[in-house]
Order: sequence, then C-alpha cells, then structure tokens
Amino acid sequence: MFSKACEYASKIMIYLASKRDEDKLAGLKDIAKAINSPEAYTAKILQQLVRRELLLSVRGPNGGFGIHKNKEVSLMEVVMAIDGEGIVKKCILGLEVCSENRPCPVHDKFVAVRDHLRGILSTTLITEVGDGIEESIFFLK
Amino acid sequence: MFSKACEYASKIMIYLASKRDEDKLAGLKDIAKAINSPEAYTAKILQQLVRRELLLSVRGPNGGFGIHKNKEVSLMEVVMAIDGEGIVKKCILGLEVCSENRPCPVHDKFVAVRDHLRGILSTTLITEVGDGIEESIFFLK
DNA sequence: ATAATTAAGGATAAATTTGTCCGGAATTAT
DNA sequence: ATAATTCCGGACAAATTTATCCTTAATTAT
Repeated sequence: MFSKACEYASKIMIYLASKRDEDKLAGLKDIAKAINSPEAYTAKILQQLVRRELLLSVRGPNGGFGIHKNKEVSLMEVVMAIDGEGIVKKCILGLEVCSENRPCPVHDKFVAVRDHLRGILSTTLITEVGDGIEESIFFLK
Repeated sequence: MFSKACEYASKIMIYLASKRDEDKLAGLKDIAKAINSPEAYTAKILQQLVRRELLLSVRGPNGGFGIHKNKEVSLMEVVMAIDGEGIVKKCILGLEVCSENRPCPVHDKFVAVRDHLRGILSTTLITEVGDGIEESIFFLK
C-alpha cells in the first residue's frame, strides 16, 4: 500500500506528535528506536520531512526534530510528501488514463475504495492519533 | 497499491475472460498488445497464473492461453496469486504485529478501508468485468 | 520425419527502493 | 577557541522489482 519510507515517515510524525508537549526535541537515535527503523535510512526520511516543512530540525547539542506547533498535519500530507499522489490518483490497473470517460473495467468500484481511503487520510491528524502512544494504548513498533 | 506484475496479471485475466466465448486461445503477443505490457515480462506472469491454475495454456501452433471455463475467478484470487495476502492483511504502518489487542494508532481506521477493499476484490469476478471490453465500454490500455 | 509455431524456464540485466557510510556544517557547552 | 554533539548531504551498496534474452520442450501442420 504505502512504501516502506512512507510507513517510517508516518510513524515518525505520529511519534513526534505524541511528544509535542515536551520542551526538548527528539534526536535521530531516539526516533529510530521508538519506531524500530534503520537509523541511517530514517535520517534520510527525516531530511525529506524537514525540507517539506512537515518537521523542524535543529543541529548541535540538544538538537533534534519536532513538529511545528500550531500547524495541523494530516496523514494525507505525510503520504503525499513521501509517496506522492499516486495512491489516491493512479488507476488500480495502472492505466495511464482512466476516467469516467475512458474507464478501466474496475474504475467505479475502486473509485469508491480510493475515496474511502482519501477521506480517512485527510481527516486523520497526526496529533489526534499521537495521543495514546505514551500511554501504550497504541504502538509504533 | 498493487505491484506492476499484479496490475498486468489482473488485466491478463480480464482480457482472457472477455474472450472466453472465442474458440481459440490467445497468444502471448496478442495478450501483451491488448494490455500494453512488455512481452517477455508478461510471459513470466502468464507462467505464474498457469502454475496457480488460474489459466490454462497449450504449446505449439494455435496454442496460447485461456481461462478455465466453468471456474469463477475473483480479482482477489488473482491478487493473492501474484502479490500475496499482504494488501488485505499487513498493517498499514508496517507493524509486525498489529491487532485489536496491540493496535497501531490508525488500526481501526484502516481495518475499515481494508474490509472495503477485501469486499470488492472478492466479489468482483473477472468474467463480470470482462464484459464491456470488446465493446470498448471499458479499456485495458 | 521435418519444419514451423508457441509456451516454459533459466540466466542475466536494468531500474527502483531500501539501507549504509562518512565527511562536513551548525550549534552548544566548556 | 575548542571540543562535543547532532543534523545535512553525497556517494555507495544491497535487495527487490521489473524487464530482456535465449535455449528447450511441446504441439501442429506439411
């Protein structure tokens, strides 16, 4: 469904959202441990998220990563940043063009699934799903 | 969503279903043209579908591929044959274990999407969606 | 029998994704 | 200033997916 990179990115965002009330940032090692991901690869994904301005970073001692407070981020934005719009746009059978006018044989059926998916991705905020991590109601690894 | 191989496989099955009333089989070249796929790679996927007994094949002049008549095949079976059960089983965030008991933060939301997807995959029969290809109501390329 | 046709299957290559390594830049504390 | 810490970014490596090539096996028609 999502790429590995996108899975990591989502978990990163949710993890950092769950720590949004702490006054200090989370470092790479901390993050990689929390989501059980390879450190160096995680660093690459963090970079992308920073470039896309979904995260903030600061270097040096006591540096690290954190979410922008006062900025609501949906899961959709995270997925778009890493995997692009394919998951909610591309034809399930891979047709270059697939539309009402020129549909693949399963077009209508999968438009419904994609709309369902899109709805959930865009209404799910990372702060919302971040709650419950610290309390071990939900898990990231 | 699906692998390229699985996209090709689905289109192959639908295409052959759309020709199920013809008395002759469809050859590799014919199929690859009909679904706009690389010939050699398509041959590999055809092999897999034959091994999984979702297709029949015969060699030699006038040989080719066709669906088994009297055997209803759902899109689910095709997807399982090529991509495995991941799409309807694996955690969207990639957690090794993700269940009611030990859920990822978006477990419930995506259970719903997956159920939706599963429902459509298992109720969609290739013969059903095959109709409309010949008449150019639906397209495979 | 022989030649022509078509799928089967193994080996290999190209492309993409995932993952690692390392030197450099920024920041902080001493 | 210096050293320690931490992110940045480029190069590279491994794994996986996608794609190609070529020989063999089966079948049919001549």
